[in-house]
Amino acid sequence: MKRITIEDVAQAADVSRQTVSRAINDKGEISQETKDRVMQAVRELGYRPNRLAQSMVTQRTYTVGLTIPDILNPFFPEVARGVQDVARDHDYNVFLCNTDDNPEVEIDVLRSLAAQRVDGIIALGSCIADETLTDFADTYRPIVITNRFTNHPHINPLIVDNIRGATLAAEHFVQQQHTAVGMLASDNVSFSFLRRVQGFRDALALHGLPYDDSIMEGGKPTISGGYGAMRRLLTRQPYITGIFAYNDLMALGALRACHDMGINVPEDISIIGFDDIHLTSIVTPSLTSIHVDKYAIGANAMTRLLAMLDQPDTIFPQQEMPVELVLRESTRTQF
Amino acid sequence: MKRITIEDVAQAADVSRQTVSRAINDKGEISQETKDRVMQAVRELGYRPNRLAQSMVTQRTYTVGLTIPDILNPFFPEVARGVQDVARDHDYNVFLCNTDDNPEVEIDVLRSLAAQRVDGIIALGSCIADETLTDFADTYRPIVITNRFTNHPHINPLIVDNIRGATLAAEHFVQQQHTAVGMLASDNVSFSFLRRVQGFRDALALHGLPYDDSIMEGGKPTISGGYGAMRRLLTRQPYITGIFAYNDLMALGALRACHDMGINVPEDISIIGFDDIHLTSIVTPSLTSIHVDKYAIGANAMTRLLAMLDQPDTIFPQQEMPVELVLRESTRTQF
DNA sequence: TTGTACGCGTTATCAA
DNA sequence: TTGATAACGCGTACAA
Repeated sequence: MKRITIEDVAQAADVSRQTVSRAINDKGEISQETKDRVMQAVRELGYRPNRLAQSMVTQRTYTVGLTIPDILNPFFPEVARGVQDVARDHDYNVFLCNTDDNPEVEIDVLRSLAAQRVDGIIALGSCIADETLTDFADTYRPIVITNRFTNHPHINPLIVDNIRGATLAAEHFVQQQHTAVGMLASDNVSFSFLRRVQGFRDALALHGLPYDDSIMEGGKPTISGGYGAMRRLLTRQPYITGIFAYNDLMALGALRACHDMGINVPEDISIIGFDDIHLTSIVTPSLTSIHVDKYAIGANAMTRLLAMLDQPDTIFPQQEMPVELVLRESTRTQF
Repeated sequence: MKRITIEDVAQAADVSRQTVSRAINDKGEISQETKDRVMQAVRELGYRPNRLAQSMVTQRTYTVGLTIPDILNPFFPEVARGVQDVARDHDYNVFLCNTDDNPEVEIDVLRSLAAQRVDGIIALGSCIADETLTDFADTYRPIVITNRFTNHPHINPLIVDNIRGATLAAEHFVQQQHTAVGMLASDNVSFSFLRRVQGFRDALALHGLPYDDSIMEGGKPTISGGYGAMRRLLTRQPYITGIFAYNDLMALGALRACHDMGINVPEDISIIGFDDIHLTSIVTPSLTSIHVDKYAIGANAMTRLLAMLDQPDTIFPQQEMPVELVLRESTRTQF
């Protein structure tokens, strides 16, 4: 049960600790013969270096922190998987933490990760105040953050083109000659949210459609939140024929609300979601959505983080992720 | 950018490092006055102890490893969330790793976690050989493992009542007077799988229904795997009126296969899944399933792991998780 | 009540 | 090519 240390290997191979270290990390000169002998002992004892001790001296832990609002939101596992795969390829381990969209929890988690001396942090959907963030970044090394602008030298933003996504949705409605459309808005006023609203409204305005507050209805960015918001909106605005939801979960709630209210989708109402999570193609009718490559978000974020670690003095440009409208059964297409 | 250490605090408060340590961990005698002065300095400098250094001496890292087959399978986020919440309550951080049901990846990941000196490991759906597992456990401390029996002193099993779940499914079919039913089997021969098959077949046999290999059809335990398996099974056995799927994902695939083949669910065929993931109540028709409290699995596993850490010499009994049949729209109920 | 000295397991530096 | 020694940052006996 006692852990075997480099010292044990050294004794077994009858060399010094230092020589063992050289053999394992194959750096520095060392004779092939002694190296073989050492590696032999390593195998026999099943020795693996203690990462903690390594980290103490190298100041590298080979760990990163990934903060997400909630692992139960199916959007985030897809991103996380991208992070994890790239991490594993580079022998990194990932701490996964939920923030529940709560700024206090988030900063708490971030500080905990810092105390753990993770080499870097990927913060998805961060909701802490700008100042809190930059203060934290001042004392910490590389951070990749999504959908937030900053020019802090330690922070690299990765931006999904939310405005374009929302514009695509609006333009689809225009093209399909809808004249009254609405949006299901999130109660959590995130940066993504603001830009999705902005893009949608601007595009509607451009094409002469109503875009005031009366076409918006808020709710939690979940299925049940979307369900409630949809019912309220349709009560207020019964003539609406197109719905753009803040995200797919709300769109799914809207779908179910229509089902329960005897409204046919897409015959009576067309629905467009956002994110294109895996679920969209499973439900009936399948959901038209703004596609985002979630795996790539994660993979790119982690790749960039590693680059920042390798080149601490380089300032990297922010990354942009494209979006795409994917038409499915929840939108009618006649024109 | 330089990290502040306990030494910096000591200088700022004009005491020894030792006194700072005492102040933070508030143990040992220390005058209130100096303690206040130290804590003041701690706050001003924003000092947080280096977990790595702490761990070196205390031999506790306040980290655990959680291995799962795939975070993209919606079953696992629900469990993970339970683990993470309990972990956070105890100031623990969680490494989340995918194994892809690959024994080589899994043992690799386990060893990596061990090198990282995690205090314990929770292995969900482990697929490594018994001997590999016990060999690993010999050199490692507490492990909580699901759906696998062992009496290794370091390993505590947490068992979902798979046999009972499968029995409930079979008995439902019997009670609803189905006379020909089938099962969608997983290609991954996991321990859970074996018991679900066994429970289902035994119950069918008991009630005089056919239960030979011809009623089984294999596929990957995913939506598309279930889709393909369902089509093959129905081609072979067109008179089947009840389907028990290895898990909800396969059941969802079966649902879609029926949809595409013009078969009505539940009028023509009843479908029962397993796990009762969140998705089951979202799809149309909603899916009857064997409910398992996934969050509780995670929370219990983590709670048990902490108990094992606190009482290293105690041998804990294995935990059992009950199951329950939840009827929804995918099964007809006439009797 | 406070400070000194040692050790945790490893890598880096320098001398042999 | 190898080995002794000093860090890394902290907790803990023990001494003052």
